[in-house]
Amino acid sequence: MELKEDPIRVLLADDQALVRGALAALLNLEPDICVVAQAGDGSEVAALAAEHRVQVALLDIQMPIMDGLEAAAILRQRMPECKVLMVTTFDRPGYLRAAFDAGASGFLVKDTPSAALADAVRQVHAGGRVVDPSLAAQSLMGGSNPLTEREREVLSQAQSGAPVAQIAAAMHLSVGTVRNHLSNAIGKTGAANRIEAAHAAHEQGWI
Amino acid sequence: MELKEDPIRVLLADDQALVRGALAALLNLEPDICVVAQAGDGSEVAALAAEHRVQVALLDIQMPIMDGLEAAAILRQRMPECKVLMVTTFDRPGYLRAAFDAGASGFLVKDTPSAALADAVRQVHAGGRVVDPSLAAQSLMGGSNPLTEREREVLSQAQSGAPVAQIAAAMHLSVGTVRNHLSNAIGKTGAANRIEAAHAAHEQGWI
DNA sequence: CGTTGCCCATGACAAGTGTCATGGGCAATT
DNA sequence: AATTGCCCATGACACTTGTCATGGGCAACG
Repeated sequence: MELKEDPIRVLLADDQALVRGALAALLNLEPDICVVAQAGDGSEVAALAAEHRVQVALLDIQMPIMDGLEAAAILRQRMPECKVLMVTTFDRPGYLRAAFDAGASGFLVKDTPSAALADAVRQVHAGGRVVDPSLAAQSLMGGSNPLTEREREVLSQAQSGAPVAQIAAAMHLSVGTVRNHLSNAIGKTGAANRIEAAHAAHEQGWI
Repeated sequence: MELKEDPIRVLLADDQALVRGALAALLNLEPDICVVAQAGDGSEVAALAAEHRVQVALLDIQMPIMDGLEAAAILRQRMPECKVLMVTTFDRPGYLRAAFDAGASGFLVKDTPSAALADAVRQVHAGGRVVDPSLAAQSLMGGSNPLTEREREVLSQAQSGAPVAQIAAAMHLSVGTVRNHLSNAIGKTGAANRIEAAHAAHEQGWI
């Protein structure tokens, strides 16, 4: 079925060492796939990928210092021949668009069956695209991010409970302006509060 | 090194199918460990454990319908000889106490090296206790949950952005009482807002 | 060039929020 | 029997928050 070729050279990036190691074990069971490098943060992937001549990079989105989206963008810029397969815990519609904007070839959520992972790697390596079907539909429905940049900034500050005065100081704005941005964001998300709005934006992957 | 015994019979419970499968692959690499059952939710574990005569149950805390803590309590009640090893993404100090209160014999966070997992299973099976050392120290320092039950209820409602009036209606209380509980919780957590308080409580595993 | 959209800002008003003092009911502890 | 701690409640006060009307500056698009 397969030509007798060298195994696909894969890099794994996930901040949780346990699942990173487990995914490596899972993929190494496949004879045509070989995990040649692992990273615990996005800032390491570009260098590791170059060093080990990686063909497919499997990146988690949530990582502490540099997230998977940023890492993907840098990686694609330096090694356009290296494919990226994004893996994430949360099925936020906004993430899908962001992933492909960053140059990813595939997108999986972590509750897809484990048997599908190896196939996804093969498809991506062969030049194909892999998208979680349920998420794809959801993403097309939802439309794209309606929030302006300022509204996003203000919301993400409000998320952690900062009062308006503090946000205004941090952004070098007047308190009135901050409240206007917040009010706009609340309206666009259909929420009643800043905090409901922040949650809604977070769930959509807008923030 | 090991006596020639039957392999340890392990059950895996995690809501994310991908990491569940990956952990299974990792553990099945060990000759003396055998994953005999998997569950995607806590409500399934007790029945599965009984059916497959499981010796060690590896439970994630975060699961949709019934969480790992509840599942552990039920499991320990019905099969006292079955050990529980808790695995979680977040290192909230409060979780550790809750896990042992539920009858767990071990507690691991998901960013421990994957090589340590098999050893933890063996130790727990042998009747020992396994605790993430960094978390243990953190837990002893933090002390235990200072929030009363009502304060926790009120906080968890406030977390999602509900206004006081709505919380009061949901709990059949007067708005003044809700604000008192909130004010107390804010004081105890050293926060400035209800939302900061909710975050703090959440990070401590108090909520 | 005019329009449109986003940014920034101000001021004012209604509603929601955090704090405090005060007090009654109840269960567990001393 | 008295104390302590949690629950519940009320009312009042200062402060924060959400909304609205209004207006200027600026860049992009027709």
